[in-house]
Amino acid sequence: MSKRNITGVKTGDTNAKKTKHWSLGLLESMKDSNSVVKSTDKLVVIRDKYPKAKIHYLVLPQDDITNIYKLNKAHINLLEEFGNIYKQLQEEETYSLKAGFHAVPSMFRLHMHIISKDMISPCLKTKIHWNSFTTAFFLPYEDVLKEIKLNGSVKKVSHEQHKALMATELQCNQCSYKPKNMPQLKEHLLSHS
DNA sequence: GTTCTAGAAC
DNA sequence: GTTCTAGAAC
Repeated sequence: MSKRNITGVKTGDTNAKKTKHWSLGLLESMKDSNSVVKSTDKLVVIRDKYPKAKIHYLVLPQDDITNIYKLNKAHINLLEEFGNIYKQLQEEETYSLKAGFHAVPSMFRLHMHIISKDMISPCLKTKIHWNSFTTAFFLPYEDVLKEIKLNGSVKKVSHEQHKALMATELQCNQCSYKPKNMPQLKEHLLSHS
């Protein structure tokens, strides 16, 4: 029996092959000049490899911060720089953007999504994709900053809450339309553009 | 996070 | 019969 640890190194395997685990993919993208949009001494902006809207960037710190649950009051300056980049990108862009974090991120290194509200993309495929940007699973940048300033940390979402949010029935983010399935939602989104 | 695909839903 | 979703991935 062979298991795979988080570093992507197969263990219990006689000729263990070194392969990068998918959850570390953002660290690779940060070093890839084709992905990087801009960078400063504190942060890097990359294009999301599988964009879920016409515009979809990720903002990551240069420092090795695992996720939002590692944030504290010492990171307020960093978060404010995240906000400045968000403002800057919005000024450069005609599409309306929103910025925020996933309550339960799948990949390592803290990352803030900056995504346009159209949600039109071939990479948007599942209910989970939809609900991670359109329910309370998406923690708006402003809310996270406020929470850090007030409490010094982000409150964790319970497993039950997480499950409930992902199971939320499909609901258009721009009107009251409730599609029966993903293809119907994707078709409907085109009518808003 | 994605890909693949079995079986549910239609 | 086709479309769509959801769970495994060694």
